[in-house]
Amino acid sequence: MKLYDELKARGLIAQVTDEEQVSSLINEGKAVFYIGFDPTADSLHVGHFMTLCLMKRLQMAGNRPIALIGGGTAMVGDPSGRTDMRSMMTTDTISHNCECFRKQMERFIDFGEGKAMMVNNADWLMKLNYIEVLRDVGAYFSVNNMLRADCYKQRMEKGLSFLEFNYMIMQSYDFYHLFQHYGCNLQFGGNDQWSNMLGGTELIRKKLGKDAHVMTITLLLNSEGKKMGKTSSGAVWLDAEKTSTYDFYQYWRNVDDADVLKCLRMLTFLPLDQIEEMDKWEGSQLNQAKDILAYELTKLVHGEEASEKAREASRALFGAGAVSENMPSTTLCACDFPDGMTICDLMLKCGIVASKGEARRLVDQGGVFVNDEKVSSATQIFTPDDVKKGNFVIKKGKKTFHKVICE
RNA sequence: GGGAGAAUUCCCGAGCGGCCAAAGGGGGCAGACUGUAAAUCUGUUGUCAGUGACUUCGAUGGUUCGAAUCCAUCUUCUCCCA
Repeated sequence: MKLYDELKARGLIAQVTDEEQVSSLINEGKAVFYIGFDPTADSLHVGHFMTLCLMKRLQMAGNRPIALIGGGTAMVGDPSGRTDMRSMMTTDTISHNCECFRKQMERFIDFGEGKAMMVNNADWLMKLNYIEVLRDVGAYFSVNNMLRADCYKQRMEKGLSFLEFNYMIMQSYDFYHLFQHYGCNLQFGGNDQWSNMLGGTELIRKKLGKDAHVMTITLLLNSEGKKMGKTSSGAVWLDAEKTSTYDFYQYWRNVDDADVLKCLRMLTFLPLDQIEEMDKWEGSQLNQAKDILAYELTKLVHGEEASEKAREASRALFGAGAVSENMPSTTLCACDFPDGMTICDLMLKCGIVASKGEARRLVDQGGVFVNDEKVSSATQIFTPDDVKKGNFVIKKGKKTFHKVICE
């Protein structure tokens, strides 16, 4: 199966400007393509992961990726998909984030000589002169058309600042710049970027009379139509400091039945026929598929060893109730609580509840266990000796486990 | 430039000067049921301390015994006219 067909079969492709040209370009490994990442946080998240995988797939087929870090565009802020303005970031945060992105990407993509490159659009965007840009670039954009673009339409009610309105122009300029300097003829991005990306092809056509292409990736939505990779406490990050490998594993282990196969297709590198085989699974058998999904993804992001550990920890906890080395844990010093502390304090200390009140509620509702024994009173005290006695595992609800170690 | 209005807790959204930690919904969390799924039902959802105290209604001052509620100034946003 050719690369393009495989991407299609995996459900990754949302829209393309010219299917014939794009498919032959990437199938033959002739594409020089770019994907932009705006450094809005200090870690990449699951959404980026998908595009990174795509980058890798294309690289393996001989195409040349350009990872563009949006140090310049982040100064403006992309209004797409947002109902309000992003808070403006300081230059310091932006450059810090750029650095974090760079490190994470290097783990996925081979940036060796001639294989791939990484650029930062701050390098050219920051030097632009306002009047020049207006004349050279602005003249080619129709405000009428821009306003028709979906990403701006959504903002017509809530208001849109001129700053953000320019985002499309900046992004278009990026493509134009890369096209000229690196022969970049293709741009990929999330489907929400479609109109921004088309701006670039238009600009290249109007200014240079040449064709460039755009392909968007289906956004990873769950069966309810919401973006995946988000939890109530925020995004699922690729940085193990921000989302532990165990939590990362558990996120995928817990996806909806309805979403497992889609995730396997879109996110893993497993061969398609193997995935189709799993499509036949039903009912509780799907749990196996979830296990595979969680394992594969954790492996891709955090490496095989970490993934094994996360899987072990999870199996131990949910299976036999045994204690694993690898579950999240907190180490306390006996001197911190010589006389012991209440279960509420303990939980707070471990960071599994936000306040004592929450802990109290949980205990009252019967949702807290210590070593599989229900904690009946919020005032129950645990001493360093209790903790030292052996494995000390606090279970909050059904899925949150936390080990306490005392030294 | 002129005029009108808005800002409430994670989100949306009620809220006569005391009975307001603030209706209702969404979301979250927990319990029951399950397959670490979904759906459903129940409870819960500011913080700390067990009938109480403390901090919260865009910001800062003021009126008042008492302010989310009234007044002034400011900030941000929306709408209308030019």
